[in-house]
Amino acid sequence: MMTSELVSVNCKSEEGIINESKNSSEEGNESVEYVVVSETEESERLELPLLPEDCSLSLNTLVHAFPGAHGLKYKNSITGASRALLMDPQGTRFLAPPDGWKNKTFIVIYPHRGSGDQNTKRKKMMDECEQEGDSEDSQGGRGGQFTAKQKRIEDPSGEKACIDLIVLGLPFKTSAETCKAYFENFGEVVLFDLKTDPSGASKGFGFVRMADFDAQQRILTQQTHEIDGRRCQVRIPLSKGDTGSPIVTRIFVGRVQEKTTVDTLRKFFNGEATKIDPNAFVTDVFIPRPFRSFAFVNFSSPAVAKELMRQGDFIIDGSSVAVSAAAPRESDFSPRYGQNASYGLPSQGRHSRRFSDKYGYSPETVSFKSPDYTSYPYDPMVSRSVDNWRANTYRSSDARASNRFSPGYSNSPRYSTPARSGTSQALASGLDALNLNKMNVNPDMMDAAWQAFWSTLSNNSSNAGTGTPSATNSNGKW
DNA sequence: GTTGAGCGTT
Repeated sequence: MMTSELVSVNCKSEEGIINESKNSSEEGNESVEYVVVSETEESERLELPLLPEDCSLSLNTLVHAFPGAHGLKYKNSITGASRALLMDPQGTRFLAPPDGWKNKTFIVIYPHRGSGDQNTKRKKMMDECEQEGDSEDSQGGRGGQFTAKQKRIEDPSGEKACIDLIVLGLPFKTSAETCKAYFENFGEVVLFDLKTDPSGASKGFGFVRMADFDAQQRILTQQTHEIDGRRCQVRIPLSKGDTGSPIVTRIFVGRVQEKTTVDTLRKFFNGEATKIDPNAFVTDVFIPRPFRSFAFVNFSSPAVAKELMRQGDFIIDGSSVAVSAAAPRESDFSPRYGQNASYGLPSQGRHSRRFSDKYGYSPETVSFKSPDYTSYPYDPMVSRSVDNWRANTYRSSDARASNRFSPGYSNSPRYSTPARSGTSQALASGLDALNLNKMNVNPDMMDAAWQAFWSTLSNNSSNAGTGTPSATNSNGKW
């Protein structure tokens, strides 16, 4: 409250900002103010609008104008050095410099490169592509092309390894090279694989793989990308195969009080997230209704989610909540995980033991392969409300729901289900019988259903004989 | 040559 007043005072005191109301004298209230931003000292200067509410600059606005932009700097006329701009704790807005936005040209900061010229870099990359000639069609033998680079992304922990991201909605005429050039704005591109039909025509989607994990995350958290004039989406693939990500950005919060609001949770976990990683923030909070004493919180960073799960317990609204892994979805019922699968039951109610306590190993050793856990592309400036986010998830809930209830990846011979007494199969078919997987429901309601289901099991200690993986793992102790 | 939700001949 204090803060916004302060900011708004600062804002009003700005005088040198380019202000549209200068021409039309008295519409002052609704006027949009601009800052001058440029990619380099020499390149074209662009005026970007500030947010009317606090005269900060939205990262989204910047990124829209300069894809891949990471920060902003300006010359300090006294020291001659460049100064970086401060961002808000959520990392979504640039705050005004101490002496205001006026009379400055802000230079875009790109990650992992100096003040190198983007256009030069891009041109160089394009040239390389053309020179490659025979590999221009990325379908063709790209055997050893990027071996060195690919080595670099190998990460034994699996936590920060880059994965192929699917790029949807590409213009049909756009080439793989153009796509690749676009993603070069975010960092080093390991591969771009444009999917084509047998005639060679683009199918309008492709896969991009970055060398740098942070670049990947930046791409994912940017909801919309514009490539060749068309709006495209980049997501974690839902496809089969072992390109899946162990990235988990979601936590389960048990023992939530009924009075605790989404806003409270968001604020609290934003605070916790910032302690762990100053750039991290809450992307989504979901409290299933009717009230069931638990919630889900999504973070921009898997490391934060992981650390919070490790910490386990927090005090919110005066009582203790239990943070643990969100319940398993789809692939955790996959037979390929066998006996070592982690059927992480969320802490809840009187079963609120820490994950590691319950299972005798720490979450660090647990690797979910579950695209649904990852943060969906979202717009921090727009997708504030649960409704908006929910609308996003509805869009593809059919596919997600059906994936969730397909324990065996039945489409893929690789994952053909062994003939063991798969409770997962039973679960799936049971739910299938209820037609739950045909319902067009919010995946998080499905989560809630799963949570309820598993906690039913957990409340009934005599379930051990059913051959459930959970019983196997916990020796019947819940 | 058209189209516009989806998920990959590695």
